[in-house]
Amino acid sequence: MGSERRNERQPTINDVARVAGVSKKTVSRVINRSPLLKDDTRQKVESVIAELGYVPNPQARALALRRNFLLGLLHDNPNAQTVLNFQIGVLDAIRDTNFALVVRPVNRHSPNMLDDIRDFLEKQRLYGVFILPPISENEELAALCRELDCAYVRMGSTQLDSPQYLVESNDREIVASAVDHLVEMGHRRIGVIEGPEGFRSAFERREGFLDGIRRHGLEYRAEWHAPGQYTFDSGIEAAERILSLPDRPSAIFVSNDEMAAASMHVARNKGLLVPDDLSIIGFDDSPIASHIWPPLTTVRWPIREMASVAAHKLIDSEDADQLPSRLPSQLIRRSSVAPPREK
Amino acid sequence: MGSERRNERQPTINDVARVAGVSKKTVSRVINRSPLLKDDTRQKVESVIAELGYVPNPQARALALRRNFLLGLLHDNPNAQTVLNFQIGVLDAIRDTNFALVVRPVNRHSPNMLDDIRDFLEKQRLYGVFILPPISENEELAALCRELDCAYVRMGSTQLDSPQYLVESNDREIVASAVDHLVEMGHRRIGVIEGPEGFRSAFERREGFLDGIRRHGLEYRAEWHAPGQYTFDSGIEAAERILSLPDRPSAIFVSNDEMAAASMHVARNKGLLVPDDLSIIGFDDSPIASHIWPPLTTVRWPIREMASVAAHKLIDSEDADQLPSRLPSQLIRRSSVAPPREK
DNA sequence: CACAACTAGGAAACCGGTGTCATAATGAAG
DNA sequence: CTTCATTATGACACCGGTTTCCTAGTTGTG
Repeated sequence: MGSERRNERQPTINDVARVAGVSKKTVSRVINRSPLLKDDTRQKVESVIAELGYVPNPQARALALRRNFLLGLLHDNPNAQTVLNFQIGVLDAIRDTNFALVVRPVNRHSPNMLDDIRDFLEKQRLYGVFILPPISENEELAALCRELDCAYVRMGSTQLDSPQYLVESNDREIVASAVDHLVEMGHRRIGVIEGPEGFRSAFERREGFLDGIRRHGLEYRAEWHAPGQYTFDSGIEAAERILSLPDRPSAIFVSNDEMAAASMHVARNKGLLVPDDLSIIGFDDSPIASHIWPPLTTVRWPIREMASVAAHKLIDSEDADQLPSRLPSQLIRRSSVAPPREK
Repeated sequence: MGSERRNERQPTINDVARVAGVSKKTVSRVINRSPLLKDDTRQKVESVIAELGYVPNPQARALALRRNFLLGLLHDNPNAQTVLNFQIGVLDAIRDTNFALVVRPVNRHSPNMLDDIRDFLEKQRLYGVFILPPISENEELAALCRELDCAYVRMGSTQLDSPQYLVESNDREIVASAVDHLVEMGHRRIGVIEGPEGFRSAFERREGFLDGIRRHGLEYRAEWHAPGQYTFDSGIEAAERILSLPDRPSAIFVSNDEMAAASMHVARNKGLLVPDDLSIIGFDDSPIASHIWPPLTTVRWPIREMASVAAHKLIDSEDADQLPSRLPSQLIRRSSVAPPREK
């Protein structure tokens, strides 16, 4: 509740039509930029619109056009910064349109998730939805969108769908080039902390790591691989395992920043200096990456750009296939990588 | 785009009415739980609704009722986790309603912010908006909402508005009790890193700190106060200043977690052990608080509960004044506080 | 000048619900 | 069996736009 409801109601299209001395259809044509209007008619109507402060009622338009101007964001994302950046990216794309962004956090562990989403989509009749990882990997969800005739774009996971329904990044290549970076710095003994089984992103990152290892002919050592769950605690455990090895690696690639921060902590506890004794590369460029010491070298998804592209795919669906579907990530070089210390 | 548009259109209220052999008004009564219906009529209509899978069109309802079912979230918040938790809290409150949450990140440093918001509110005709700090302190914005006849609730800053338009926490008391906690642990020499001038939250936290100092008769030392900007870097600077003092405090209260993390880093660089040589209490319980070592004792806003209450204030505005406007924060005790080491 | 061909603009129906008010059905009282 | 009050239901206008289709006006052509 902001205030008492105003007495003077908002002007409607009829008011504009009456004042301008035209029919409401003509006003509608002005609003929708119909090319069939004479210039002086258009200008007359436009000046009346400005004078009355008329704003078209989106509900009425939505009703008449049989579609509304709402884009939905479905996510169950552990990384708040990513979600928020995504929202900002979408907003950049829709700022001067009539679209608005509706958010719907969901819980992928709930058995009702699909029913919840079905209910949401049926009620809101969204123009389209964005689906963020990890639920973007859920095929039932994509099928639900198709069934309910709701446009969708899935984010982040490779080759999940045809390009018009997908915006992804190049996880695999960028991780391989992160390995390149370590090799250029002189590292030959490189370990990895992986993401959880069953996550496409974890799979891509591991494959990228292996690509990097292979193309430099580096030694593959099973004990330098540790599984993680993308959580700080699991990172502690994984790093403990790798760094306790008598013959530990001089650098590790860690599949997300939280686990990288955990690794840094473990290293310090073991008296290892980062980056001198251990170089670390993370993934995500989450805020923690720049709030630990030394600041973490990491991979940044172009999440805002991806969001904007995804928004255009939903809105301008005719040229959806001409928009890029894959946007390159970037290696952010900070201070957690250095040449290995002579042994 | 998700799929080809389906040929069979969604059933409308007319379809339901025809199949059930009643008027559409009767169907409308069923949907709106009118008490004037005979039970068998209601059941007949309900079974037809279920059979056809009918879902009322929210745009049509919005048009007829002259209000839509969209709540807006206006924010320019540096803390992604807070914003996301707020979204989740709102969702908890609106899950079984027809409401949806529309987000609108804004930029408080942009000269166009108010115009942007005006445009947004006029276009979307929201049922109401949530305004998060720090822009909740902007009086022009509140005035704009009133002018546009848009319900609003301002979050977080004390006594900004009358209770029906406000949900806040007890920053001042909780900070004072954080000082209590330090005193109970044996600290008598306590410093503070403050938030930026002009932020109501920074003011409240400082006052709470001073309350705590005063009620225990502790020494007030100007050099143990350092200003910060709520950023990691400003925290580094402030902590450097305080911890370089020959006669430094044994504990500090830091007005947010980012600066607390920075302080921890500075302490370590100076060879100070946390918590043995220096106890630290932060504020926000942002993710970083549990991702640094030692985990940070900090203050947690009940942000999800606040969001739910705020949502109810917007939706059930008749009982808005019976809802609480102030929800208590909580001191989360982790490992960054210990008794001071004997000197 | 007569007759297309094309253009600009309007009338009325429609999108899918809800509000108002009239009326039919029901039940109680006389 | 009326009569009246009460309840349950329906007819119709309306919310504020868009679409369809039609008409009047304008221009070009032989």
